Amino acid sequence: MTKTSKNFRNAEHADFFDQVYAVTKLIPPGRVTSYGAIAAFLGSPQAARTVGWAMNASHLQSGFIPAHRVVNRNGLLTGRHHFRYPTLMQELLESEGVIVVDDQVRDFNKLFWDPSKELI
DNA sequence: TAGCTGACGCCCT
DNA sequence: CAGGGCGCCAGCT
Repeated sequence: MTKTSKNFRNAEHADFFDQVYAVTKLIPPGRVTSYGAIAAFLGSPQAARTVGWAMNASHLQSGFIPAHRVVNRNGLLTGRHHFRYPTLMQELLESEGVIVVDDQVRDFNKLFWDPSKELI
């Protein structure tokens, strides 16, 4: 009410962050998606950035949020510096069978999991 | 209180 | 083809 429209912040609708976390939890192991894809699924295509911000705070959540399965639209591990240590994101992905070369997910198009298409 | 700044992505020069 | 601007939501100064 000060600036941005926080009007959807009511009991019926969960916070944008909560919705982001809910979707992120649904990403199957060994698959990846993008910040933008999650934002688009939630109806705010331009809020991709905010999804990244949510991931930044994901470790504060009670449950486990597989933030490592969210990369940028080119399959780049842009968020790796925000893990406990920089290579952890890649290690987590590789533990699920995802190959990462030069901070880039191999076969990104094949492994891409689009909530807008998978979550019907 | 107002403004800045992100783990982004699209559009415009 | 590359570089810059802007929207989006939330938190920090």
